[in-house]
Amino acid sequence: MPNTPVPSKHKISPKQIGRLTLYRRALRDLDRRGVMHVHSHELARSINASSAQVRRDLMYIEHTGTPAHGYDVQMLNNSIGRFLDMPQVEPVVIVGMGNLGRAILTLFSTGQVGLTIAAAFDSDPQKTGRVHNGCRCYGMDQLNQVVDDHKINVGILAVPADAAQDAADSLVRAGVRGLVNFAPTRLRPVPGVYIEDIDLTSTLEKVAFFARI
Amino acid sequence: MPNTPVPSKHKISPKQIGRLTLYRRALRDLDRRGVMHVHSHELARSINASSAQVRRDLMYIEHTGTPAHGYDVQMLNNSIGRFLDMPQVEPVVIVGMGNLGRAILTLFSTGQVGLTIAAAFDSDPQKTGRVHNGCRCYGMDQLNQVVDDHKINVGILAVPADAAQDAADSLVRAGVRGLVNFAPTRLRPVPGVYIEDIDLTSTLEKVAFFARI
DNA sequence: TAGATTGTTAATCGATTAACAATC
DNA sequence: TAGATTGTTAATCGATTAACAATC
Repeated sequence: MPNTPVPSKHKISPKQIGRLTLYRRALRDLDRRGVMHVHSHELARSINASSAQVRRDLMYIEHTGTPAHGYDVQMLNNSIGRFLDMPQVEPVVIVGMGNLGRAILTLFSTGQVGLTIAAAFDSDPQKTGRVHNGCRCYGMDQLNQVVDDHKINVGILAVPADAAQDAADSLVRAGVRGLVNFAPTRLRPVPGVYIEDIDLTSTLEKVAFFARI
Repeated sequence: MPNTPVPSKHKISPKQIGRLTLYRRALRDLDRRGVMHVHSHELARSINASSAQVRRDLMYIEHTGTPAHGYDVQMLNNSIGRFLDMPQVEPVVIVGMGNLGRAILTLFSTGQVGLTIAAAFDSDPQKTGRVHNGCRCYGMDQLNQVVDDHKINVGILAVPADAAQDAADSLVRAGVRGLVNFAPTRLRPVPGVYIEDIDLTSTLEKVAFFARI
């Protein structure tokens, strides 16, 4: 195909990474159904994107298809995996064993997520020591130890809003470099730590607004 | 202040609405602490935005401050409320009473969310008929009736991925105009229906990626 | 006043889409 | 070949930030 002037290593955006995870999900589904090849516009439709965007995203991870058959489903799945994943399954920790924390644990135990929860933490002594869904719940004083032992990069915060910043600070101090925050509060940004907020309250209010106009 | 040439009614973006919900949260906190006035840069810092953006957002909802005191906390809170909220508390429904659905119900029952869950639905007859956190669980066959009776605009999907599209279709057919989808699948877009995906799997994979680079 | 802040536009930045030669 | 698809850039679109007169 046409000329390739400069490799152009732009910084990749969270949106683009998000799309890659969605492509992969669609690819797994196609693979399960025995489909061998897929075109950019089919992948695009499955995640509500444009075909040009799919081609651009795949170009970025340097996966190529052919004008004849489009993309090989299994090969593309592997390409995305090589780009996104750690060589091994990545262990994460969760802080907060309330209703939400336990619900998230259940999602993991059903195997829908490509990561595994190595340990849970809670400040409530009533909750520590027990095992939920095969996951032991520790006290916050054991955080450093566990994060170190399991080489944890990612922490999930499922604590109340007023406890979120402290919990986040503890995780970052222990060495965690990425956070998923379910508490309805914005965490102080820390250089080198990637934070993603899942804010149910805000999202619902947003949806309610657009449902009305 | 300077001239005002055209009112310029751009279409408002989801991001902007999202920020308004966050400003409001910060304002409530300031009000609780007895703070009367706030400057754009303080509001900005509390939600990790820029002060110019705050001023722009507030300009958009036609709330004005003064160079002397910035913005009046209570008045701004009211302005945002007038812009975002229905006159009454808005009732929503939730479909899926698994672990996640029940966890979400609990969040509402603790009063953190400015909306109220009018009813829950599940296709499993084991779950219907019961009351969880003060919320009755109906069978899917009662969806139309309940949505009609309570004039429901918004539905929350907390069902497995393979049931999400059907549940969404049912909600839309019943008259719902906004959806919050927790299932790890992208729903087919429907004109006039606003859909927001809360995709834990995708988010976690994204965070894991950025935690590593 | 001097210094800080607001309302508002222009400039900038980044992401998406349109377009098209190369390819099968 | 003719028609469809890919890889790739240019054009477009939209959102954010910089800048500054007006104001207190």
